[in-house]
Amino acid sequence: MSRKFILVDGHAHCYRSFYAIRHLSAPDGRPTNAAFGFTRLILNLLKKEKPDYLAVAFDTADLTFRHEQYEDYKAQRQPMPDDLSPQMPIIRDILDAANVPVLAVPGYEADDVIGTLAKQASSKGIDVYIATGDKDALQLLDEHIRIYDTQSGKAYSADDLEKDKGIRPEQVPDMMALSGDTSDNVPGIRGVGPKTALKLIQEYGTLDNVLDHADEVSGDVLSKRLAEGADDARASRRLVQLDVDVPLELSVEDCRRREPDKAKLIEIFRDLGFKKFIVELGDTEDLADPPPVTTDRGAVEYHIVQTPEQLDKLVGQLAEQDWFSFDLETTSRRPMKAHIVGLSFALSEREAWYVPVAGPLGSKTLPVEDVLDALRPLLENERPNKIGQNLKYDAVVLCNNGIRMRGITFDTMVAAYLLDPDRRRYNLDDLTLGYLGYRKTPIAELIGTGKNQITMDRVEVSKAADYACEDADAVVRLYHVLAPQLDESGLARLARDLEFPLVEVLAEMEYTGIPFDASALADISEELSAELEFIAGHIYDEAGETFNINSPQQLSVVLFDKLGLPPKRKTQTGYSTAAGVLEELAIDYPIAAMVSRYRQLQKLKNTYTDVLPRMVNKATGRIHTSFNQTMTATGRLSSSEPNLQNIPVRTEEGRNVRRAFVASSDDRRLLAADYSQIELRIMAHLSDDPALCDAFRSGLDIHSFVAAEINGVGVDDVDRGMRRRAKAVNFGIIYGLTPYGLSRGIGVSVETASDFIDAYFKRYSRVQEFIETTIEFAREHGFVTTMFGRRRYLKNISSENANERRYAERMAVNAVIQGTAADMAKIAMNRIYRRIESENRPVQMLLQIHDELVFEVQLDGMDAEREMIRDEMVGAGKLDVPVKVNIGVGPNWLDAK
DNA sequence: CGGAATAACGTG
DNA sequence: ATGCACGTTATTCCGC
Repeated sequence: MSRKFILVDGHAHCYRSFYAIRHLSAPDGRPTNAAFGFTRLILNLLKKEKPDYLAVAFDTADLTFRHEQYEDYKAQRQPMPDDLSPQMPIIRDILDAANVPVLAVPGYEADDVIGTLAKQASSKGIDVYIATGDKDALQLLDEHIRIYDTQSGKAYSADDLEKDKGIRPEQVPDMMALSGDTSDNVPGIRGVGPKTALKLIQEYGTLDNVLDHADEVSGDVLSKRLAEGADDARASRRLVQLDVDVPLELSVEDCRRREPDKAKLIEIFRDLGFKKFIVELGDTEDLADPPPVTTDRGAVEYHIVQTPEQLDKLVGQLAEQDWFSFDLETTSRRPMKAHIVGLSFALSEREAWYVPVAGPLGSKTLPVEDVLDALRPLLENERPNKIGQNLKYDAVVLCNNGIRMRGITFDTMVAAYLLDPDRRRYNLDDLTLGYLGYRKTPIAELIGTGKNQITMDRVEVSKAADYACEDADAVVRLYHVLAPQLDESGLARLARDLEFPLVEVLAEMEYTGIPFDASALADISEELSAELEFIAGHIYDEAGETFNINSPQQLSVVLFDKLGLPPKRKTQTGYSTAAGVLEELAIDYPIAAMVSRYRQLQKLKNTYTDVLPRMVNKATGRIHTSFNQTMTATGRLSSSEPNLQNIPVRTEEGRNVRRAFVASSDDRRLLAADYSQIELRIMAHLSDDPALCDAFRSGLDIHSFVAAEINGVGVDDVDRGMRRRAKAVNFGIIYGLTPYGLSRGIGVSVETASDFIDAYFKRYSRVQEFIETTIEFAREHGFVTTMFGRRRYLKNISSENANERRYAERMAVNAVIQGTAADMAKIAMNRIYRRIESENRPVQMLLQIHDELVFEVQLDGMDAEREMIRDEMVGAGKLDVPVKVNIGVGPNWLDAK
């Protein structure tokens, strides 16, 4: 049985953790992200790899023998970040408590120490795994020593090096001496990079041999450089050569694994707030105290309404109110399938009523028809106003029961979303806990969980009543807390005029659904199956085996390990097989193109042609998606079950799926209306950039226009490439692009991309000012707002961590533009909905896809509807540039575009 | 067996 | 490290 020794480069991993993990702090405020990441690394290594030996090596602050040789060695190194240095002693303490030996030898670097210990262990037949980010360590590889990648858990051996690069470990310093190492400021030979260096070493074997034969190498320029740089290279060789003879105070045996001092570790972890690790150590009782919440809801008065007299009395009382809170208990969380079990109401805190209409056999309940008829006027009239939690759900259920709810004036879910749209959960239990500090009865207590779960109609009426009343009560209490907060945050108007009215609109759209002709997809599905089988066969032939093409893991093994294709990018678990990678590989390897094609078809079939027909509601013959109003950080809607906001359109084959979305009869049509370049127009408006505004006012194609201006040519002289690049810049600005990102997007060098961005900002300087002003605002206030007052908080906008901070800056700019566009689309929906309603127009709004609205319209009188829709969309926001709306009409969604 | 994490990919 | 915002799919892994 072989023994395993893991050697960790401490500094490399501290830095990696520091930059990879967002800012974390201990209860006392000390930064802890690097300590957290490093601890996780060590715990993972112990748990997953179970090494027999473990040690961590650190650099020391002293200068090393390399600095004596070369004064510029690591000269460009920045001092350790302010938030990182105080974490280093913490990490030492943790390692100490974990009984992991730490090595640091003055005058030597961590890699020298690691090399020395690795070679000692290797000579004793111990398998050594070195966890480091440094390329230098490749020279240490031998039959027992491997480089360990902590991300993937993979070990890299001397054989792998031979296979990858065609060189042996001892040639690594020679190669690096030629190419230099920018990160350590090792000069190498000017003009010789990693590729050339590798080629030379492959051909001549050693550095000395390369330099001796400098005159023979192909290319006069290279020859000359080698001759002139020979001394530099020899000096560099000494810098990159690791010293494996470092005098150490610890022997290999001293690194043998010992049990950690759990008590000490727990104490440190508790100080740092690392609860997760305390749990991992198996001492769960040491967890932090439960949060200071109560299950005490105070003295409440909850009534059950079970007789016609009681119902009459309740209805009379409700009718006198300005508002009441309202909640349905049902049999399903899907409103189109739900049956009503009971209704609850509250007028004030602590008092509520429950009207059961279904329950276990023998329950005393009023007939649902009678109850709904009695309540109908209250629910269908604007007054009294209705407040509730996720009233869209209740409204859809009521639609299914022939009641169209009006007068929704406050929704606690939507209110909480507006106050902090970055949260993901806005369910009543969490809101009650968060805003009221009070823990409601969990629904599981009534209906259970998992396969023992029952529906609400099987819960004893008295229990259901208590639960339902508590819900209605909680809504009132939340309303009293949330409404003032909306006022204080300047969100009240957005809530009242835009979001709350939208609840009814979305409910109506979900209830209406969209007619779907499944037969239009049946043939496509069959064809896809056949072609998939055909392509899979070819892929298996090429691979020499069958495997699961859908598994990126298996695919990666076949492509990169077995067939030896050159990997381009890495993921956390292996080599990336993403579309971009396959596209690059497809030029030289047909199998990559086949996999791409396979993926494309598989996606089409699995996500659309096979699934959508199953989503058709049996009762209505239509697809009823959910439009979620509280899911996105920017204010957009999202769509799910199924998502109708990502139906294919960019490829010919995919587009055909849209043929299945149809009008319900021959005398009706689908009408698709979409805002043209709305985000760019909003950016022009908000920045008030004269050139960009003029561009839109000219009515010309915006991308061509921008291409002409930044290239200094006439619009007629813009070629396809120029337009394509301008388009990428236009979109990139909205996303907060970087030169690197743009260069990847349009396939030019980083320098060229940078030039494009400079040219853009030079021509449209107010756009740059707008971006800067937006970021400054965010830094000052901690949030940004859209034109209509919607907020997004950016907690990292002043982060010390540059990665986090820049990401927050991009989000800030994008949130203003994307959010304003979302506001406009929602305003348009409200306006159109009210006109359809008040003017009884023969139109139904069916879908919203961010900047596009889809309607079903009566063929007769189509032009009037078209005009109305256009007017209301254009009038949704007053911009200093024209707002353009494109409208198409057809028997199905494809033809309507 | 079910939930969580990942990688991939469809849309604006 | 590296252009914004989403939801769904299949796979894989972990814990029950």
